Amino acid sequence: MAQEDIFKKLISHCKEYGYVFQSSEVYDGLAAVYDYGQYGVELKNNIKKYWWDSMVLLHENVVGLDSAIFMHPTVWKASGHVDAFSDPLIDNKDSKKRYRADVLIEDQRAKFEAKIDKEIGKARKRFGDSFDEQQFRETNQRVLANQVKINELTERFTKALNDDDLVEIKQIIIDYEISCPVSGTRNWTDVRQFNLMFSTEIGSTAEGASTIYLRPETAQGIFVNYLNVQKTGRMRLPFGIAQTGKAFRNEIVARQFIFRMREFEQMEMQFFVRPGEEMKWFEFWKDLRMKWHQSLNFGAENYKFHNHEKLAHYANAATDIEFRFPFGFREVEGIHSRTDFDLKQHEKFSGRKIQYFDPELNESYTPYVIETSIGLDRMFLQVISASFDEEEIPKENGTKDIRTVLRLPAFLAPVKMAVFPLVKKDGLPDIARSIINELKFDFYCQYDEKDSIGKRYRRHDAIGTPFCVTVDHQTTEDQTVTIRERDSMKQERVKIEELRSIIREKVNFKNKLKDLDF
RNA sequence: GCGGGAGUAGCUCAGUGGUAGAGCAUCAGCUUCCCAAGCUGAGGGUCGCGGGUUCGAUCCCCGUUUUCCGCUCCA
Repeated sequence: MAQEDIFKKLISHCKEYGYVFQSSEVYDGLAAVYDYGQYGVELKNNIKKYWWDSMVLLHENVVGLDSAIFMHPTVWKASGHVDAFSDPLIDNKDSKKRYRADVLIEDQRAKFEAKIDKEIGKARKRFGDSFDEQQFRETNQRVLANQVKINELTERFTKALNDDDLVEIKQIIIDYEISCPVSGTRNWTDVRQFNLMFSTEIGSTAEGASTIYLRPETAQGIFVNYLNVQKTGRMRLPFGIAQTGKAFRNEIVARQFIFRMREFEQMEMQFFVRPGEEMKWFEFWKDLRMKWHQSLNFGAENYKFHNHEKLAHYANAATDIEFRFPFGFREVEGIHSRTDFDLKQHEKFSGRKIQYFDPELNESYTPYVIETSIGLDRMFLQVISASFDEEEIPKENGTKDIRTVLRLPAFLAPVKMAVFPLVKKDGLPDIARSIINELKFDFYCQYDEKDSIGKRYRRHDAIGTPFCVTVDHQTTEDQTVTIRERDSMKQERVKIEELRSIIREKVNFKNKLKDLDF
């Protein structure tokens, strides 16, 4: 089956079985926003817990944090998001290329300057040593004409930028006959401002209000709390701060189901290290994070590192862990060496000293930072797309049967155990209910007595329940039940009193990570 | 944002210029069954939304929105 078809089936399956719904669907939906349904929220929470426990519980030098989504506006000036996230963009309709409108205009200005330089170059050749560039610039007609154009252009452009006048910016592009470098045409769309940050107002009255942003990343909440955590937690380098939380980006093109959403959840850890040791720790986390992904047993061949050739301004090393989604290898997690850029910026903008006193070296310095940043929603998509399977089962009459099954790792599955009475009489439902009442404090259990037993198994296959327990007539005699494993469909007869320990053992993630020397 | 495909019941889809159908799913009852699709019955859709053409539009036209793919973009 084509990958595209698999993806479509997966999306349908997510909706049909209560994993993911489109946001505000009754109102036709809201683009690139999704809601997690009754099973989706369980899976998502389980993934989050798996990450949290792997980072915080298993590393004594990593602690948690939950910073607010609202932050002081200066945070985003310091981080560079305010400047870097708001470019006026324009498209050429013929070449379909997108440009920053300000860059197009700057290029045009550079062309005028190049013309002047050409004139000056020619004149210098002509006049030799006696050439006076200053005088030439002031008197030559062609140079002056171009200089006027430059001045006019600069003036208009500056004014338009200051006024946020996008219509004027487009008019400048039209007036100066700026054409697309690729198609050569001047068939432009309107200029649009794309600020990737959502903004809103804080304060009860309009006058006293000030613009604040919904955070476009969670990392800054950690950086501005670095000193608080380091001092109150008596943390010594190297140490990390982990946090999960929502982030918001007004993406121009947000697509591919929950892969790129406007509201999404990140799971991040910022690891503070001594300057000069960052590469060692970069390698350490790179390795460990890959192990974590592979602990899910989705196949090592479905993961790869993608090293960044072009680094962001704050980074001196960066790699992505990519997973093979139905639409190809895509980033799930980024491991970045962010240097001391962020802490230094906050030091600069806040005027506060944000450093670490190293008792071993007996000196203060700004720590370097290794970041591991993973998209929870992408992780969700990874888990569910790797688990989705349509298995062919040969039937006794020779035909084939399709079994739709989510092969979720047991410790991530929403429902851990379903309990069925084989028939709904002879007291079997009561026994099934009592088993659930006993175990519902330990894990999510569900009861089902509707339809044939086979149908009930299949229903739970479709939502990924790893274990189905069936109460039959033998149960009334010897207190045993059958436990049926989702993937193998094999059944085993066990004592009711053993159920808790059997399932507990199988839904514990400890065994996954112990083998990995995590 | 550009180009292309799609939008009819919870899901997958059929259908016609005269106000809608199937399979699965759901619910109730029968059946009492260890791997879906046995029997009987029921509920559920202003055919994505708005406008136009028409006596009449789910169907034709225009717009819009959502979604998938490609390009583009992506701290």
